Amino acid sequence: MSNIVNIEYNNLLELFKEILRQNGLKYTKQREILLKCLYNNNDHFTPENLYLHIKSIYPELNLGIATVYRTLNLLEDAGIVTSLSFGAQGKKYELANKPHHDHMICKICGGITEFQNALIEQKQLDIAKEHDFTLTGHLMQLYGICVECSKKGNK
Amino acid sequence: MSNIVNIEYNNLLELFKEILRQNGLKYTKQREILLKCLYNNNDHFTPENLYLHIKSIYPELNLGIATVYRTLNLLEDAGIVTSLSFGAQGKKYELANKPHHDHMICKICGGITEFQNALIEQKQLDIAKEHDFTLTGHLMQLYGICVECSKKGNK
DNA sequence: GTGATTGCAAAGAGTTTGCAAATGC
DNA sequence: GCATTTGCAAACTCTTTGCAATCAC
Repeated sequence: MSNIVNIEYNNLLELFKEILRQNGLKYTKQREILLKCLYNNNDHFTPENLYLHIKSIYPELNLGIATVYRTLNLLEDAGIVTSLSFGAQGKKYELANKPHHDHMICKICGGITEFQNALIEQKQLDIAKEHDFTLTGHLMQLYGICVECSKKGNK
Repeated sequence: MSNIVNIEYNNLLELFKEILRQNGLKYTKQREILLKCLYNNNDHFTPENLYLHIKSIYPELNLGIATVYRTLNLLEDAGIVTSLSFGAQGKKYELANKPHHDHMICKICGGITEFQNALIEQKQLDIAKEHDFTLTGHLMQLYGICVECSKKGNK
């Protein structure tokens, strides 16, 4: 457990508290724990995943699923988390301040693999420049079938 | 109205019929009209959009929304249409056989510029291979400010 | 103390499914 | 003729909302 990690978490927490303060909102146990769980589990959560995870670790909190949805929407508006869409199967959330990466999404199990590629990033800049387009962000997702699902057989 | 367009449509229709035949499925009025509407409207449809659109043009068909969902799933499995996800807000569908392209989306005017880049496409294949991921599709969108909006001033 | 937040349950939105009647092959 | 498909309505999944009690400031 490094100090660096804790310093990063404290920065994130301060940012969150500051945003709450500026909007006349309150810092509650539920919001605190939700952010902490997102931070400690470097993963992509569905709202239900997160709800069950927190219920199992903090049963005394008596958390409601509606609070998870409300807090995730709040965090997304604040730019602290980002979401990935899965049609009617909902969304998955992750912290927004992670180093930049893109996603490979398995159509069968819904699993997400992260990747990073400097060449593609560079090429995006080139393309934007060619079109005199001022680039501010991008979204790239690859869809297919992950190793595990491929092994399980071709149905 | 060029013949080329009609030939392309007929090819698509034959492909669809062939897939139906090979799977012991039937070629119905509903399936025919749904494919035709997707083809004639070079656009991204939600299932409901498509349902309302067809109801207004072919009221005598007495189409049910369930048939739209069932047919879109069928067409997606067959690789004839592809979908984009919008969380619990559902999906949008478009024909899969359009020439491949990605999108640059202006945050100010909402304008879309299409582009294509073989190097990025190749790199995506490489990345998938590195992870033993069976690639079936991808989504890439660049966000920023287009030339026109840049010229109009920096707000 | 006052207004924001919570858990709960009910309501909404989007999609799928069971079923009897209709249809394609 | 028989299996597939259809429209309808009900069921299902994911998310949001109304409300009274609770809590942060």
